[in-house]
Amino acid sequence: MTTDEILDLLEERFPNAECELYHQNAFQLIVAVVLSAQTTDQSVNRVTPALFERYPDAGTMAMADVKAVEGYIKTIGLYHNKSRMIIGLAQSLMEHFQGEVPSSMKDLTSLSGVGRKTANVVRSVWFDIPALAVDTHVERISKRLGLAKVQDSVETVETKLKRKIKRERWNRAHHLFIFFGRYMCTARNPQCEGCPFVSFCKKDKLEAYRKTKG
DNA sequence: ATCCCGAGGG
DNA sequence: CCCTCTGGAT
Repeated sequence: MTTDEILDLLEERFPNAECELYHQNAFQLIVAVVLSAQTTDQSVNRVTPALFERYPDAGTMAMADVKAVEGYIKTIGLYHNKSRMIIGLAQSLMEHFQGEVPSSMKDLTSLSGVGRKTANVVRSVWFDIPALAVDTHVERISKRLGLAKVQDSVETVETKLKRKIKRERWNRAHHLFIFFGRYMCTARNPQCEGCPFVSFCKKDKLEAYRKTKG
């Protein structure tokens, strides 16, 4: 099956696949993505409305107290690091970018708490720049579908996906893989009945590899 | 017990 | 490469 055929099938099943993180501007999006590390979007969306009401932009967040921010995000895990990260993020936005979220990969990854994955999400979702953010879902789906090898690093997965998927489909592919991974091809109990990819799925191979600790 | 749209540091 | 940070859902 070609990658275009895979994407067409996913498009049929998940026509509404899109960013599910609550946000009303670029600053709120980048903060929400930073907060989403090792946490479900649902958990993030439970805390961000109150957080963004108190700190709606980089200017207010830059002056926030670490403990006060922790109080808003306590329930999403990694809260101490995340609190310091998003305040530092707001401070460097004020210091180097006039409070605006930049769009280049180099500028984005220079920000506190913003790695390659977060930068790719912001470029794709907010700036509509072709990007392929490889998170836990995209990595798992890519390996189960055989688009990457089980031992590949996330960087290698990104490189292979960009080579196999045409550029104009990168942004859709990202969200289609995430929705497929979140609602059907889940990590623990995937719904394999009715899945159009079972005939070539590498799920068992991936699990066997993970048990040998990769 | 394992996973969730990771990043930073060693 | 490795480890740590962390609570909630399943």
